[in-house]
Amino acid sequence: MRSHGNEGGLAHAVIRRFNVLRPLSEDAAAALEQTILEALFRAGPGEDLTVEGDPIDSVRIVLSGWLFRHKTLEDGRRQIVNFILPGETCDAYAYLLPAIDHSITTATPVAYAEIKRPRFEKLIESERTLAEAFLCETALNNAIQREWAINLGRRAALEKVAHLFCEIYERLRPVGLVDGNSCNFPVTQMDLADATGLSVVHLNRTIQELRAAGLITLRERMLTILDLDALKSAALFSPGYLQLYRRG
Amino acid sequence: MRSHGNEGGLAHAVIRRFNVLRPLSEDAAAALEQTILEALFRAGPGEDLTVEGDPIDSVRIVLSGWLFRHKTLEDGRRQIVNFILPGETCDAYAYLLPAIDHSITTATPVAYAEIKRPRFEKLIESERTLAEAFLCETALNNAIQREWAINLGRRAALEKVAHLFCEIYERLRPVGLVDGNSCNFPVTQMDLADATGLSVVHLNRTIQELRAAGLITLRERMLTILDLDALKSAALFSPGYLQLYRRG
DNA sequence: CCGCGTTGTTAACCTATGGAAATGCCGGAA
DNA sequence: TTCCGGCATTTCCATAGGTTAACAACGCGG
Repeated sequence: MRSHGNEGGLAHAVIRRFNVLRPLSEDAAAALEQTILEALFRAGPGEDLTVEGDPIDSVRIVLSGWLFRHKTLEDGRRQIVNFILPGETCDAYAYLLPAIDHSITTATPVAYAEIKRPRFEKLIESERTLAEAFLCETALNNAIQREWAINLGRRAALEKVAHLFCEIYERLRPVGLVDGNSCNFPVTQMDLADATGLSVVHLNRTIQELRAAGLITLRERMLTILDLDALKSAALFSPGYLQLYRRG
Repeated sequence: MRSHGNEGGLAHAVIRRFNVLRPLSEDAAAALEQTILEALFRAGPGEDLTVEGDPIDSVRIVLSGWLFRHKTLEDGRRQIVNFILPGETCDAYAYLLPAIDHSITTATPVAYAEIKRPRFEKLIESERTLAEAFLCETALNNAIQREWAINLGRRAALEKVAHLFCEIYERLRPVGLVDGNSCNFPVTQMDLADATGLSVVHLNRTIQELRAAGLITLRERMLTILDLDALKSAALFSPGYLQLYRRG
């Protein structure tokens, strides 16, 4: 994998992730990297990149930082429906629909590429494996969203939180953002509550419980998993849906 | 819209649905219909069309009948993560991932087209608007799945059930399966409970409540919405995410 | 005709989770 | 240094929804 120094480092997560999902040809990787570097943007924490109802005319790829997708009911109840982690793509092909159904907000400072639709379409037309990679990304997103449905609908509070921790950990791992048994976890308990469908108070109780059980440590925006097997088992976590391992 | 008699009737829902989502050229519609008619299958109620973990090598399009997507935890808790209604597509592009993350089971007798991957790829390569239509379908699926997340995570029981009724009703409407203020609703209360994340008992209580409020009638697998506005308002339902109305 | 399995309904009881509010902690602005 | 706002934590109480169990209605096979 060639390096372009600092800039090359930026596209690192994306390339690495795609290579797990759908191996890229040398040319495809180069074209992708080139396109990304031409379209760099940054945002601070707490910025809305898209708002429910917006029309979409570009594809965003996250190079570093965390974002979340969320929806809000008229009376203010909010659900975080997914996180977007480094290397992941917001909305490939979302420009085909008239308007987006949810908002996307940064949780941390974020670096991202914003590729305008014509540029994006040119890119995937010239490199078929890239088109397939983005399709994989979309299909995978769908699968993750379904797992969230069972998480929200059928798991108990402790299982929900444990499951979220497992999932994030396993999604960060392939892009090299797990260090030993720790990873960044830059979300407030309020966000965590909205992601698991719990109240803040009960979320806090649940985290205490996970701590008391010796499963995790969570402080200063850093998650440490003390016993991954036990955590997975407490979460009824099975990683198949993440499709992290290549066929064959 | 041309008719091919009975067989043309079979593809009717699909064409009609795509025309709302992403208008098809005359040629595209004809090619799609032709492909569908070459690959007809039928299944009885309660059959598993795909099972979690299966590799996928074809695309299925539902011509008539209901199916549902579901996932099950090790201990048997089940979540229905979505329904698949006439005119909708299972798994466009799912063949790009090594294995499917959920099961698909028929709720009623079903007629469907099962298009093998090479045939499907040939089809979408020859007709760009078809490729886009299937992409729309996938993106829309994603949006619906997100709405289910907020439904499961943040709505109260009555709101959940009301919301599900509204959604199904609005999804059936564009394919002509709504008759006045009624539609088929061929699912047991157990299924409904698994779709809303409730227990059967509480789901039953909730339905009684909706009946008592004069909002719906539900018997003999038939749903009648007595006051659509009131139901939508009770559900905090806003239909934007369904993208039922064309741009411009 | 009977018996059985599936589905819907109701009741009684219980617990996981929600809601409101107070407290503490910490870091940043002035 | 002090004040303030965001976040985490805890306590106390309320309740929506889960669990178990029993029963009725219905369809179906024998």
